Amino acid sequence: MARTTGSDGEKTEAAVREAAVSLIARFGYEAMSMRQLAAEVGVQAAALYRYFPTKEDLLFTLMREHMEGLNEAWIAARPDAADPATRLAAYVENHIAFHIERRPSTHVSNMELRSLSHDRLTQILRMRTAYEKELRAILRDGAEVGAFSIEDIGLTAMALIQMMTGVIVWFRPGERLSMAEVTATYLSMTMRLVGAKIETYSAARPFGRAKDAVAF
Amino acid sequence: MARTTGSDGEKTEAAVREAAVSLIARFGYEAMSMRQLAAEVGVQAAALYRYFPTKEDLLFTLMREHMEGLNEAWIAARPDAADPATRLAAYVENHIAFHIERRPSTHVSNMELRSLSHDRLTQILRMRTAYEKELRAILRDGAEVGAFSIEDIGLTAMALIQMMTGVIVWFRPGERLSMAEVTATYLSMTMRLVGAKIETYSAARPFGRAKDAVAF
DNA sequence: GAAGTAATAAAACGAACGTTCAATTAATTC
DNA sequence: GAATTAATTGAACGTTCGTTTTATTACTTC
Repeated sequence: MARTTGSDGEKTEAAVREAAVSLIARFGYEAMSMRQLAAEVGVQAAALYRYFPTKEDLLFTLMREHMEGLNEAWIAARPDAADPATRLAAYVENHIAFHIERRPSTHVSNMELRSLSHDRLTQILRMRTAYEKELRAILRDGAEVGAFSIEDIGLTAMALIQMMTGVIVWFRPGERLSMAEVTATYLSMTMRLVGAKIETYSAARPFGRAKDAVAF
Repeated sequence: MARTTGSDGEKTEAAVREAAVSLIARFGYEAMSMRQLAAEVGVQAAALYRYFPTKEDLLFTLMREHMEGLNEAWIAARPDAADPATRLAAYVENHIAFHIERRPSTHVSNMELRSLSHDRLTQILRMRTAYEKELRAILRDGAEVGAFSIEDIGLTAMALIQMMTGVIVWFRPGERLSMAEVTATYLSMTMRLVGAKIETYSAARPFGRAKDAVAF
């Protein structure tokens, strides 16, 4: 046997990426074998090496594209001229939406960092730092103009990101809460956490508030 | 060769546990080989099987003991008759202290769940749920008596736990912030997050407040 | 000091791993 | 329709994996 009828390099590569994200998210990078991945795609293991020279190259590609997507999504959503509270609300909304939409990919990028070589780990961490820096800038601006009340910028930024990213651990679409409700509640918690003074960000929010919501 | 001079089963087993926690936290369960673990202990791989029948048994033992320790630490620290804010403060302090003290062990318990069999995963998740239930009870009590202002008990509990556990990702003893400062800031963020009305919990706090702290 | 037990080493097992190579067929180009 | 390129298979390579077996030595008991 050899080339199969209807085979297409682009489609196969896309199928490999998709299957790899799913398998690594479920079983872990080390636990996923190239043969298992190939079987999921419907191909022999050797065929994978036409698209990715090594297993680690595959992992790195998935992670890099995830981080690029996150940064690009934020740049597209970022309201540059707005007040700190509005910018913070946009950051929270973008972060939660992106992570819920790409849960498997987020799992891969958060859990498999230790399987990267030193150089590639550095590259991914640089992209992550750039993204977090955007949040710190918002918090700093807000603290300076008195819109927020924050003890420690860096610590608050980390706490917020951990809190928001944690959504993917328990959130399942179609369960008790909708994504809009979850986002509204996280927005409310975020604003209280940073000691936001007034609800100046409300106008920018595309989501309705949960039924039992209270003012923060 | 065979039994070595000075060999002691109890000491070897303890050394195996300690080395396993360290190696799994650093490289991951799948990436750690039994030979690598044995070398770290200074023993041949076959010797490990005197203490743990399989690799997965070893992982499960580490996780179970970690979760038992977490629940026991909370039971010992829990102030039963206090008001919700004081109880919440105790929960936060215990959680952060425990996780900073046992960072490698926490990494293992949080990251390697997918390597457990279904039954054992269920056992560990049951213990985790019991621990989280304690937090939800505090939040519910506080909301009922009006000490807290919370939109969604379950969601707030998850957000708080994710936020607090995230400490182990970036905190390093001896760096910019001391553990007492970090704990004080997290306490402050927690109280604002749950909309605590007054600082009734202050008396129970063993830590000084950070220099640039502001009232929540 | 002999007998019994505890703790290990050394070697081997089959299976699975990531990866490579040569052969083969499908699609495209001229 | 011949030549070329794209896509894949099937088989194999050497290595490493978790685990088992057997033998050997250290310690304990009497």
